[in-house]
Amino acid sequence: MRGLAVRLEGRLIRHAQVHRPALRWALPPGLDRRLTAARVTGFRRRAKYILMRLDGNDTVLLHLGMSGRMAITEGPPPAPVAHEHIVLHVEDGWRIALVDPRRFGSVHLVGTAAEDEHHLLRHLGPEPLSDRFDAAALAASLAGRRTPVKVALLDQRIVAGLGNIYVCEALYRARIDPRRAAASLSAAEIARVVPAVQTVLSEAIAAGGSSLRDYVQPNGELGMFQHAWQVYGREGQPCPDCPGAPPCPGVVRFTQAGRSSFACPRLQT
DNA sequence: CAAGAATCCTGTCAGC
DNA sequence: TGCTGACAGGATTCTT
Repeated sequence: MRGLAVRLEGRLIRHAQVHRPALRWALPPGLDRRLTAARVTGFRRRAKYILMRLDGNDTVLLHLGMSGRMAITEGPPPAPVAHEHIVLHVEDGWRIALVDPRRFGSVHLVGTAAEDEHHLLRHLGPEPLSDRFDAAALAASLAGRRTPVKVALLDQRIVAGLGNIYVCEALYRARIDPRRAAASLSAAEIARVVPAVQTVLSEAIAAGGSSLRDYVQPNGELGMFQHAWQVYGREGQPCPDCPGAPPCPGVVRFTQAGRSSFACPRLQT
């Protein structure tokens, strides 16, 4: 969102092209006409949704899904890019394309005054970096739930914006086994989860932010946060926090709700 | 109601 | 080199 805001806030979209009728869901009819000649008045984020406000009281609700990205270039890209579904030509010559090979992303239009009433946003839980996400709120949301705590933290109604990587990393930092039933966590354990989530997200945002500085590079560099993973994607490797002797038994991987989980079998109990 | 499975789609990588 | 299957940062909808 910040990368888009730098190039779009206050600018006029000279021309917009929509190359596909649908991503995950049908795109709004006439989206290209609505975006063409629109001025972007501001940005906001809610959970994993980017909200781009246009003059005329419409807000574009954008989700990048699993494979979506915004390709930002000064003028046309040096070589054709596959899976460019929406292209915005900004008045100052910059070009912003929604690229999403798997097409799990989505775009909706919603009245600016009713953003949070949209069906995709209405049931979202608290923002994890806000003070509405605290141990008391999380305890209330986990109470009575027999689902694994990993699955509960992925539920956007409990806390909004955590994905698979960050849940794995947060539960490692909180020293909690992802397979534990949500309701089985003690108050002390829940009190560890909250700062673990916030630390992981803050570090990831800071590391991802470093990629925003070179987003103009034609090769589309990734963020840096993948180098900070302590358990995710590290099956069989020693975790970083186990004491040296005896050595860490190694990060284990297992499936929960169809997603890969990673954990240290010694530290996470 | 809750929980798990299936689903949408393409790209990448490991193994043969 | 080419084929196959597993798997991938998500979230809804269907089934059990």
